[in-house]
Amino acid sequence: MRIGELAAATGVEVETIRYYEREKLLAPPGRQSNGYRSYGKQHLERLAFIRHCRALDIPLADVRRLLGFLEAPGNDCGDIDQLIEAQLAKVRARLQSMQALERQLAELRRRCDARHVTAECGILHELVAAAHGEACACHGEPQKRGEK
Amino acid sequence: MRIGELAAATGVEVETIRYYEREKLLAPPGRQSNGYRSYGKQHLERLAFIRHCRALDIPLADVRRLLGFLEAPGNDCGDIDQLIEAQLAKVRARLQSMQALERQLAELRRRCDARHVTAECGILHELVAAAHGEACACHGEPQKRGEK
DNA sequence: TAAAAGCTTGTAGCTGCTTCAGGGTCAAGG
DNA sequence: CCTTGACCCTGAAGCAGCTACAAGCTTTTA
Repeated sequence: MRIGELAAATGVEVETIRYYEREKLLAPPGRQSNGYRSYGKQHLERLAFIRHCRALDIPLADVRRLLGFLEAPGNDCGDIDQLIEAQLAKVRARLQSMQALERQLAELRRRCDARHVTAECGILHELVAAAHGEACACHGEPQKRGEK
Repeated sequence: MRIGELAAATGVEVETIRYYEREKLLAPPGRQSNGYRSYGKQHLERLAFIRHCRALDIPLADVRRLLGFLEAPGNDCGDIDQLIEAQLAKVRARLQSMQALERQLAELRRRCDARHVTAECGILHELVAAAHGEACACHGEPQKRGEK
């Protein structure tokens, strides 16, 4: 299987596959006599696994760890459990702040009722006022995203 | 006001302030005789405005546009309206996929009931199975994030 | 007086890709 | 036989939005 075929089979772009190889997430494939990469079934499965993890928004570093667990059975399962738990917590935290964000934006939009000049735009006024420190859900919370 | 004071006043890191200046989001401040940056009230307000927009996850390019609107009153308010509308749509889309993600992870976690070796880890099994194409909410949807 | 804190500039690093430049390989059509 | 086009190769740079150096100033504090 050449790289383009693997790409078509998994829906992953060719460049991304090469990137994963560089990052040592995907084992280096065999090579044909002309230098083209040659993949087997195990590559396809591994790539699908990686993409599934990525769909769960698991960072590549953690995917690497999971792949390590796959490689070495007999390890403590608690580590995996913890990894997923942490990921869930991260997602939930982001979900929360995104919901707050949605409310904010919806409220902001409500302010604009077809006035015509920006000088009178409720949205802009609101943004300025909020920046001035009036009651506002965004300000005050220490960090919203990239919450470490 | 020196840069450190502005940073303390707004909760924005010093490096970030200098970055905004480089990116022309913040007007170049005056300088003291020793070369230190010297900020006034208008800088503080502008910075607060930027941070407020960022808290709403509005990209810097759009913040730049909003700042332009602030500068030039008399423009059509519809543009602002549209910008916020688009932002709201973006946030809602991400919210949706994040909710799906949360369900997935919660389900995944449920699989792990204190077994001890990774070889028998329900989570890992599940991830592998899902990657194989069994029924799975993550796969099948074209794109989850960076949905263009 | 000396260390610590704060400022300056410029540059590189982070994540997870994506894109580009500059080539080689191969099958089909004229 | 030659060209066109699709595919492949490597290596490097670019994206957002910061963050973190390095190397050298000034100012404040002990």
